[in-house]
Amino acid sequence: MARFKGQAAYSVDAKGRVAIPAKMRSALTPEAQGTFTLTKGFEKCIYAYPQDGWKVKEDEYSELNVNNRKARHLVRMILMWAEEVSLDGQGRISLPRSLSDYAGIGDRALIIGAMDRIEIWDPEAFEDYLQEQTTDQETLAEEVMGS
Amino acid sequence: MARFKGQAAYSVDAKGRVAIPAKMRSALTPEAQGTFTLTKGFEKCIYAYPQDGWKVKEDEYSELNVNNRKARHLVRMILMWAEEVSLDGQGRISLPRSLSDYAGIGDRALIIGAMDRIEIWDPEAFEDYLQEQTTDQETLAEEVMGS
DNA sequence: GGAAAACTCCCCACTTTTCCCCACTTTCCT
DNA sequence: AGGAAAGTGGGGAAAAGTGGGGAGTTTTCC
Repeated sequence: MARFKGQAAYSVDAKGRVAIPAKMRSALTPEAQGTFTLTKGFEKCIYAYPQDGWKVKEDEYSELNVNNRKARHLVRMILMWAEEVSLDGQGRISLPRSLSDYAGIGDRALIIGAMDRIEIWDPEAFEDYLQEQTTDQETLAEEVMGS
Repeated sequence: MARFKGQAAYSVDAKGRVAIPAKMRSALTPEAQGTFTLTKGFEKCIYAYPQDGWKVKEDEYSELNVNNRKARHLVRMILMWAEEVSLDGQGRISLPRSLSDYAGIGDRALIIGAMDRIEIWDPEAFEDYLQEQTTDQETLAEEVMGS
């Protein structure tokens, strides 16, 4: 499965298209077939899962019981924002309006590699996000990983 | 089996027809033969199962114990609203009056992909539904899917 | 029983959106 | 410095969405 890292800012053209950095494109496995599933991020950004990685998530959701009210709601909330997009001949994807609105993306986008997914941020929204984070990296690492 | 995702609003014409999004149409397996079974949703919406998926549901219901009063009632309630519809040449289905009345659908419909089924909502009814949901997505995910 | 109304299922026609392709500019690498 | 790869922009064909006409069937109601 692909692992993404790095970050770069790209322009979003009038048609809502953004280039995916060449480095990340080459990290894609053939199984992903140049296709991503975009969803709302937990933060104010768009998550882009390569097709093969998304498949795994989807399998988890498909096993939830439809007869459970909360499970139905969860599946609805997640899947309704999910949208499949493919790379065009120039290595770009086009961002659905609903998602770019949610993430507040205008004519620039910050693309961040985050392990099994790529995150697409509005540059200012990402700045704001950073400001909100008070804990320094060292402390964070200890809290999360130091047992 | 087809897996549906995404969401889009479509108009319902004077004849009660709605387009099924092209993305969802292409997710249909050949076995579904462009046919859906519509039923009352558990929420105030219409559920549309592709023919092959509906078959599975039907099998589940048929295995319920006929000697159980509640089971008999459940099956009755579900089947009495079930209606089979097919895509026309333009990729639309027509909504039976009884079901669109139940869902409160007027001249616009919100189509949501929810795994093995498609949901058809009145846009305002869906807004209301969202208002009623209090739990945020992260909490919900934890409750439903475990740690 | 028969006419009128309603509904279904074909069409066809028009508008809008999407996506595919080509071309130009910029950056990177040797 | 020069060539290749990466990034950016736009035009045009094809597909998707929308609306309506009209034949054939069913339902309704007098």
